[in-house]
Amino acid sequence: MAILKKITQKPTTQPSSHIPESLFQTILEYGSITKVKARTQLVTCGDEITMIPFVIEGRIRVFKEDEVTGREVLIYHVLNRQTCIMSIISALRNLPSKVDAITCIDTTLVFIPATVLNEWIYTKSEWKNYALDVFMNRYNELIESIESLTFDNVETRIVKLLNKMCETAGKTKIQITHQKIADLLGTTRVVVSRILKKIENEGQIVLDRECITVL
Amino acid sequence: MAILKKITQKPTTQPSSHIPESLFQTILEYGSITKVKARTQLVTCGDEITMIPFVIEGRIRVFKEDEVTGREVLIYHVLNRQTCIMSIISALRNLPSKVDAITCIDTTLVFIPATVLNEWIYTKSEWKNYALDVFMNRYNELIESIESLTFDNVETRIVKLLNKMCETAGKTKIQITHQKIADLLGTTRVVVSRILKKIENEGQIVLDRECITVL
DNA sequence: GACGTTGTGTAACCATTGATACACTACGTG
DNA sequence: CACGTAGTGTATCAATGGTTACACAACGTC
Repeated sequence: MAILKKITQKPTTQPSSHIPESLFQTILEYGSITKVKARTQLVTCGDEITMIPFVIEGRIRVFKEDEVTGREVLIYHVLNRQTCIMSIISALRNLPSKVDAITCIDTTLVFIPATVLNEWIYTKSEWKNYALDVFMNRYNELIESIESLTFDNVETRIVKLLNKMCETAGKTKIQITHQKIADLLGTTRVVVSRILKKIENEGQIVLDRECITVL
Repeated sequence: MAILKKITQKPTTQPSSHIPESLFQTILEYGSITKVKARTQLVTCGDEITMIPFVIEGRIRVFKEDEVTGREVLIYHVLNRQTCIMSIISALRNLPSKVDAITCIDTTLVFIPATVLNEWIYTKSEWKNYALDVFMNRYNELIESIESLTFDNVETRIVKLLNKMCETAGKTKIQITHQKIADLLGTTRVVVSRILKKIENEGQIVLDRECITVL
């Protein structure tokens, strides 16, 4: 796999944990399967959370939006067989959501009422272990985000993002717009375009409409 | 309580959870009390974690350091009757520490072997609940940090910090150096001095050696 | 093909932040 | 008091990043 030269260090976080098979079966038995179109807003900051989503197939982007500038920053993605930890926290604590959530692509998911999941987590040992597991993974992810936000400039963060996307996708050609990259990193489209062009001029990537190829 | 005018919004995070009395007693019975001087490095990035600290009285600063520039950024403080979530994660996962930890002041604490705590968490319901509770609080804290790092400029972050410190201390006179503020926020001393002076000129604070008074 | 929409390139400008350098003050210790 | 150290003030310069504005290309739709 091609890795942009600039970044030698490999990310240390393992991929966020999938739900164990037995628990997954419970979910399928209990909840009904829902199909949601791409770009559906599932949660808006301030919402009460009454249902916890489990993704069967698809992708949810959980992010923070700045009211003033409209800029966004990614908190995490919920991928196949994962759940959204912020929903669980909001539900268990009875707090309104602090984040927004939106489907990136067409997504199939199962909703479990928060009250039910709450009971599972506090009475069933394997659910509690699963919750702990998810928390630990997500916490580690956030620590890395904090580190990168504090010490890395935008160029470094873009390069890290591209490398990560290549790794996740298993290929070096990524389909994404500059605006989406800006939304993941908390910056603006112009800044992203400028930096991508610079990296292209250095011969490390090739740019095309909605497409970045890492060399 | 005086609040610097610039920031109208109140922080939304509740203080991180203290350990329940019954669990605290277990700790006191099990572990031996250790006294540690101020500015003792308890954990260095890369360390294996074999003992989990519980603070009886004092304060531990958990932070990330950038190897290149030497700049630091606060992850969280461990206060009275709290424990260090990163230690627990590292221990449960068998991963080396990603962070540094140092005592801010003379601190009394109890160390519990990670293996023991691990067993408690995975076999005893109230320990598991406590762990979940701690995770949720700390996770919410980190989300706020991410938001602030992404959208706030350094001045805003300094003001928020000052307000928070006033609130915690219950007074408007804070004893701290500019370098320490820089270390909490991930920036440098010169930047902090410059911005503090600006806020002083605006008549919102008064500066003195190792002392900031919020008006 | 005309049109609107989306995505990109780029210039110009400015505010913020970081780096370096140096002066000066307060403080503790011998 | 002489000295070293820690804390602060400040100037200067460079790099980075955010804003605005505008041009143009690719794409879909009528």
